[in-house]
Amino acid sequence: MLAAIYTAVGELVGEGADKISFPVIAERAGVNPTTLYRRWNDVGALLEEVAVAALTRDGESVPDTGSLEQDLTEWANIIARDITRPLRARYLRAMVAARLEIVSRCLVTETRREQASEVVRRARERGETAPTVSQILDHIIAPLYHHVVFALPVDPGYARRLVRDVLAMVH
Amino acid sequence: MLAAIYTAVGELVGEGADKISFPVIAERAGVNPTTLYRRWNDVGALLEEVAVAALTRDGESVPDTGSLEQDLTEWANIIARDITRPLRARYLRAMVAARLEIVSRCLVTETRREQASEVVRRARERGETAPTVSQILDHIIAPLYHHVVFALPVDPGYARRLVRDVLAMVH
DNA sequence: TCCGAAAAGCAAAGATCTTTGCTTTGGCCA
DNA sequence: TGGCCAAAGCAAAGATCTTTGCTTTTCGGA
Repeated sequence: MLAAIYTAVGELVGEGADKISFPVIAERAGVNPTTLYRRWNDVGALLEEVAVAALTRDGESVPDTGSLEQDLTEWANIIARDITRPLRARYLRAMVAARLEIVSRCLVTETRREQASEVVRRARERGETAPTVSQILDHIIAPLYHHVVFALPVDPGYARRLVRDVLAMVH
Repeated sequence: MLAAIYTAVGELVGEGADKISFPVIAERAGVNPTTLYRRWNDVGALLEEVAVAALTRDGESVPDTGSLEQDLTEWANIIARDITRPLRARYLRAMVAARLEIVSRCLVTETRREQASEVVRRARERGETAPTVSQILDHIIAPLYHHVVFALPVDPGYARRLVRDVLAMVH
């Protein structure tokens, strides 16, 4: 039931469908439109719910190469490859489009924060000087997401450049 | 005619209207819905057009205080204050929501790039070591826009912190 | 097993959107 | 002035969405 709905939304977003409405989703999911109208206030709410579910699936493991620079670079590249995929990019845009007011929690950011903490923690244990978690979020994660959301091109060297900039801050 | 339409869209976006459709815009603007259907493919296209017009109105002058750090800080604060206004934030989100594929040009970014160039140019003329324009875009502008688009809180010290981080890169 | 509440389906009515052909208006230039 | 053309208006038909009351199903707990 719920799974069918999520799948339907995922397919529609993936196809870049121009009109994603409750009736359309319901038909694809094989459920009654009324069900959707009753459970979600509007399509945006459902969209965000599915987007968050898709974007926070933590199948990603944080690299552990023994070097902070390499960990960050690989991690940033994994993220870049992930969120530049058309489906993910559309999810991100659909998600922010549904934002109406300042949010107190952002699951995506929280996930990244935990991952960054892990990288930093390991680096410090090795005795490396590392940037703060906030610096990583502001200067690696934020620019990456910014580029994706604004549909600006993200070339392969971009993530590496961001990492080098951040490391330059603490040297 | 066009002005009335733009104004209507601006008002609706400003009010956070939940449903912004051609008929609704037309009524507010005092024009016939058919006119809108004929001129724009969909509401998103019109929305983006108005958003870009609103977001690139260059009424902003770039600070010239004689110090790079101060120029950057004031400039970043001006931007932060500007784009965190609810209307502007909604415009930004509406704009990115309308993005369907990688764009070759982004007026907002181009405007910021020019402003950053101006600040950097003046700093270098004074003999100060300055970050690159790209560094400023990636590490000051991008995080600010990222926060606004994702509806994350932007506190007053945030812009200042970003500036300090960027300056730390080149010292 | 039976009951009851919550969730899902159904159907119909009403609202809203979207398209279309045709008419009207408003400049622009010969 | 008159005619032309693009743009805007109008109205009607059809599609799509949204709401609502009611029925049916589902799924525990008694």
